[in-house]
Formats: sequence, structure tokens, C-alpha cells
Amino acid sequence: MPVTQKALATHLGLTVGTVSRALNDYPDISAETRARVRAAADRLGYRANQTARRLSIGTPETVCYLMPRQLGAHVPPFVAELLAGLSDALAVRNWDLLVVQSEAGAGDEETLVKLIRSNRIGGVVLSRPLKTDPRIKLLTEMGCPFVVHGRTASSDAYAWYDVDGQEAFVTAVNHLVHLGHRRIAMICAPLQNAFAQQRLDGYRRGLRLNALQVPEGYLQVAEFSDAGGASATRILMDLPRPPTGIVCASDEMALGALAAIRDRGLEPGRDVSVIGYDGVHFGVHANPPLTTMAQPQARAGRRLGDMLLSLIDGADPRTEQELQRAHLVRRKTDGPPPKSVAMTDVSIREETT
Amino acid sequence: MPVTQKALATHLGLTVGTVSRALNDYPDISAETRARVRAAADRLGYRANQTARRLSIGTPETVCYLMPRQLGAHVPPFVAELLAGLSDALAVRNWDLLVVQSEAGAGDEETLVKLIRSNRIGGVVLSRPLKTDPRIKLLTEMGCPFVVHGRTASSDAYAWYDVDGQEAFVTAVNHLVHLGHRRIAMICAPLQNAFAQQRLDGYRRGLRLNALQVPEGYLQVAEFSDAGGASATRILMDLPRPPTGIVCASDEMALGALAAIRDRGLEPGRDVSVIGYDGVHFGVHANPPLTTMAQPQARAGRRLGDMLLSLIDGADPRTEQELQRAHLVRRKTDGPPPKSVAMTDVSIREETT
DNA sequence: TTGATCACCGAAACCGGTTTCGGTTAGCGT
DNA sequence: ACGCTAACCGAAACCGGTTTCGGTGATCAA
Repeated sequence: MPVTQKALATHLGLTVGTVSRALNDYPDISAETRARVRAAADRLGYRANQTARRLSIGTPETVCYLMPRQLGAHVPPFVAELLAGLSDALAVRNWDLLVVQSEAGAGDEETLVKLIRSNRIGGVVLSRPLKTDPRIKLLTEMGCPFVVHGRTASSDAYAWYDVDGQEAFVTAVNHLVHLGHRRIAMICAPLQNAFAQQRLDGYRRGLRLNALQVPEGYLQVAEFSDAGGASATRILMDLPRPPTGIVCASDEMALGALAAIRDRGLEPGRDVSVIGYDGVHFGVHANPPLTTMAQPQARAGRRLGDMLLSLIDGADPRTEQELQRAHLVRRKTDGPPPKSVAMTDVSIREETT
Repeated sequence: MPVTQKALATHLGLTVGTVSRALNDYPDISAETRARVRAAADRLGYRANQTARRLSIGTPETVCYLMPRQLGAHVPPFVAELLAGLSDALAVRNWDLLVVQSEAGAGDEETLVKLIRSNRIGGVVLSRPLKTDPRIKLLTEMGCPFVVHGRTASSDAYAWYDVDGQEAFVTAVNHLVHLGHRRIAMICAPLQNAFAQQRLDGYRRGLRLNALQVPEGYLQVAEFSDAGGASATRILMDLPRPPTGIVCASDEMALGALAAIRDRGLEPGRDVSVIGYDGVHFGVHANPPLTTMAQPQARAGRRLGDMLLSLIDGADPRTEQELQRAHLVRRKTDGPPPKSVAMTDVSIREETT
């Protein structure tokens, strides 16, 4: 039985209205009374009932994070850090952070509608949108402030925070080309994911910028896991002309690739180069340590929270868009292609040009 | 402007009281009226304002997860999965999950007091308690239902879910002994953490059960990270008689140990055996794949949520205690000690017995 | 002295639900 | 025809705050 405002008021010989205004710094309360109320409040340990307060002021003061889950798979590793950052951003205003699981494909919109209609949330953070994500359409139509962690094709109208996956994969491909690679494959995630399409675009653009083409079978779309990366790699290595370099849509897939390469008796970084994406800390302990395109994860949650609060304050979503860059972290899985292959490669290039 | 109950009522020519009772299946509402209300409700997309509802029924219908953070370090990897499970458990009753960061040492109790006093939460889930955790004392005194993910020394009075770290380390030590090891060291986390003490107890007990002692310097308490594991390992390997087997308080520390061992030109699993703890999926990609004591993480969140809801329903905390067992997952970092060392070792044993 | 102004606080409406209580109507027995 | 009961719903209190509005007392000028 917590101490209520009424109890505080009668204790002071005042009315609840006066107490409320005193605590909220209304100008029509004398400094003396305000001080008295303050003193009594924290002597009795009074805290306003937030449920009542929020009902009264008309906002839930709560935002919701739609935690991505793909069934069977485990929660993506960035989630915990993101939540920490979000929590920090919201804390400065005493807003609450609600976590709800959300699977973009699976009739998940109903949950969202209920959440909004029931006035539980004043804003939404949405991770890993699909290329055409029904949730974005929904949130827009319902007028619920939201910010997307990632982007879709039509990303002009809403607020987002993203890392430039396309540029990252151009960089990755460039890097391999400069090392001497000509046969560069990609292991991509399922293309309904917006980020997968972006990274694929980057791969293609990177090859084109270097006057290279995507050889038959060099684009492998696999399950978004280490197992997916491994099986895709096996397929690649079984090709008549296997690639000498592989870029992967995630570090996790890249780790699977490393395993598959080692299983063939080859050495990642010498026989086949592999570049991952994410920059998960764990990569340094891989065998060998994984070269990757690292993104600055730490900022994400904090920024998403700040942006969402701005939106709720009435900011224009188009002014709340932030694109971060990934950067190459060279470890041990990138290197020049094996000599013999490079030779062969040159002749192929001359043939095709 | 969502449709409110009053709007629904006037639309139907009823009063709000009637509508409310109809929707909540009161027996004094005719089946016909109930049906009419139901139909109109979901035709207009009516959803009860949860803030108002919760104020009225007197419970926030929300529980809070205290997300552990040690400053500087990153969020522990189990958090995301735990949240997913928690969320599932709470969803069946439409309770909300609030995430709050919490650092046990750092005057964090004030935040908790405010949360409870302001009626924002009806229960708390608390991860990684300290050996004597002020938060547990606080929650008990305030009468706030809570369940601890982990245990402290005095764990009888409250609800908890834990994995038996002591037994796990007995098992790990036994395993190394059976492989022929006699010089077994431990790299432990800071001992203010309850789990660290438990695992250390298991290590000591395991040695004692095998009539072995803890040699001077064989217990290294290090920072709870891969860097900590690495530097502790370097100290161990610099000992006049370095260990042939090392058990680590976490997989992350174990990975650091592997790196340090390889840096000395030694091969983990052949020259020095290493056993981690946690069973993080990533361990299979370590160099070499990490042998570890794996715990069944998937259940944790779900169980914690169920237990907390039971407590809120009035269950006795002492009936809500669940101890899981870790199991040994053999990969490639465990093996018999090197021959030469084993020889030396035998002679040592004979000397000391 | 009187009226106007101002500082300060009480009273009450309100947020949107839930729940109690009481009254109306219909159906029934006598 | 009358009373009684049960079924059904309206009215209003309530949850614990916020905010508007109006009233009191003091102060001040005329």
C-alpha cells in the first residue's frame, strides 16, 4: 500500500490539487508551500502513481521495441546492446521501454494494432524490416510514431537509422579485388529481408565497378545462420570454377563458411578469402580470426531512442534519418588468391574482355 | 483518437458500465446484449485503454527485467534469449515486459524503489545477483514479487531459477582428472558475483573429491571478459609448474585462454586442456572448437516468467525454485595431458601422498 | 471605506475504464 | 389484481492523478 497523493494532501492539510501543482512547479503555488510539499513528499517516500498520471496526461510514456525473431533461429546478437542504448535514451525522460516479440511475416500486425489501440505505447522501434514491410505501412496509417532500425526501398517517408550495407559490400568486394581476386562469390540471406537486398546490391555494384560479372552460381542465398553459410559454401566449392573470395551477409554465415572451407582441407585466408559482416566481437576468436565489415553498434540504440522521442515531440520523420558507415576490419581470413588460380584467372579475363 | 468505451456505449445506446460488463463476461448481461456489444466492439476496432483499465483494477500488469550491465563490458549474451522467453510467458496473460538496466553495485536500488513506489511494475526478474545483493533485500522488504535468475548464499526465502554451477565445475574437474590431468587451474570471475563463487566452490570440491589440492597461483580471478581470460592464462603459463588443464568461469574467458595458449605456441586440447562454461553457440567456431559446460538457456526466460506470474498469484516463493543441470559438451579443447608432463605429474603425486 | 488586483489555494471536472448498487421490467404464482 | 422474484441494465462511485475554474484573503490605490 504505497502512499498516495491524497494521503500526502491530508497529511499536509492541503488538497490533492494543490499538492499536484506544487510538485509540478505551478507558478500559483507559494515557494513556502512548494517546499513543504516537497519535504513531506520525500519524507513519506511519495511517488506519483504512473498509471494514474499517464491516464490523466493522456500518453502512455512508453515505447515498444519489436524484437525480431525468426522462428527456430536465435535472437540476433545486436538486440541486447540495442536495448541497452534504447533504455538509456528513454531514461532521460522517464519513458518506459516495452519489449515485444515480432515476426514480420506472421500476422504480427494484429498484435501491433492491439498495442496501439489499447494506448499502451506512444512509439515503436522496429528492427530488420522486410523489403516491403506491412508493419511500416500499418504504423504510418495509424499515425503511430516509429523509427526503423534498417531501411526499406521506400525509406523517404519515415525515420530510420541504418548502416550502409550496400557501400559496405562495395568496399568488401573492392578489397578482395585489390588483393587480386577475380572470382568473388556472395552468400546472402533470404531476400525478403531489406538488409539482404542492400548487401546483395552492394556486391553486384562492387563487381560491376571492377568490370567483373557474377558468374553462374556465385550468388548463394542461404538460411541466415552458420549452418546456412556452411552449406552454401559447400555448393560454391563444388562448382567447376570455385570462387577464391566469398563475401557473406553476416559474420555468423561467414563462420559457417570458414568451417566448410576447413572441412575441405583448405585454409581460409590463404586458399579462399572470406569477409563477414557485422563485426561481432567473437570474430577475433574464429579460426582463423574473421575479417569483417564492422558496424558501430553501440550508437544504434541510443540514436534510435533519441530519434523516436523527437518524432513524438513532433519532428518531421524525414529529418530523422541517419546512415552510418561500416568499416573493414582486417583480420586473417582475407589475402591474395592462390597463385595457380590467379594465373588461370588472368587468362579467363582476357578471354572474356 | 482511438475509439473509447463511451463512444461505443452511445453508439449502442447503452451505458459504459453495461458495455464494460458485457465485454468482461459478467453474468448479469443477456447473451444477446453481450453479442451486440462484442460485434460493435470489433467492428469499430475498440480496445480498452490499458492505462485506464490498469488504474481501475489496481495492478500495472507489467513486470520488469533488470538487465545486468557491468560498465564498460557488453551485455551478456543470454539476455536476448531470456527476454524472448520472458515475453512469451507474459504474453499468455497480456502482461507487459519492461526492460530496465541495472548495475547491482552502483546505487541502483533507488531506481528500483522509484519503480515500485510509482506503481509501474507488479514484479521483477533479476539476473546475476551478487553474493549479497542489496536488490534482493530491497525487493523482499518492499513486498514486491520477484524471481532471481541465479542464486545467492541465502536463497531459501525467495524464488529463483538457476543452473547448478557448482556441480558443473565438479563435472568439469572430474572430466579432466579422468583424462589424466593432475594440475588443474581455474580462471574465475570477480567473486562478488554469486555465480562466480558457486563455480569456484565446484572447482575446489572437484579437486578435493579427487584428492587434489589447489596449487599456489592456480586460482586466477580475472576481469569477466576474453581479455581477462587471456591475461589470467598468461599468468598461469608463467608459473614454474603451469597447469595442464584450465576450467573457466565462462566461454568468453575460455576463448581468451585459447588465444593466450596459442600465442605461446601451444595447442589447446593437446598441450593444455580448456573447459568453458555457458555453451554459447559460437564455441563450435573457436580455434579449436571449445569444450564447455552447456546450460539449457532456452527454458530460462519462459520458466522465470511463469514462476513470477505464480508468485503474483500468491504462490509461496519457496515452492518456486528450479535448479537445472549443465552438461559437458566435448569438442576439441579437452584431451589427455602431454606425456612428459603426465610422467612428471605421477612422480609428484607420489611425492606428495 | 471601498473597490480592484493579485497571490494562493480549494473544489470539481476529467482521463477511461471497473464495479457496486439500486431500480425497472417482465414473468410468475396465488 | 397483486406481490415477489429474477433478469437486465442505468447511475454513480471509484482508481489516483492533472488541470481548470472560481473563491478567499490580503494588499493596495483611490
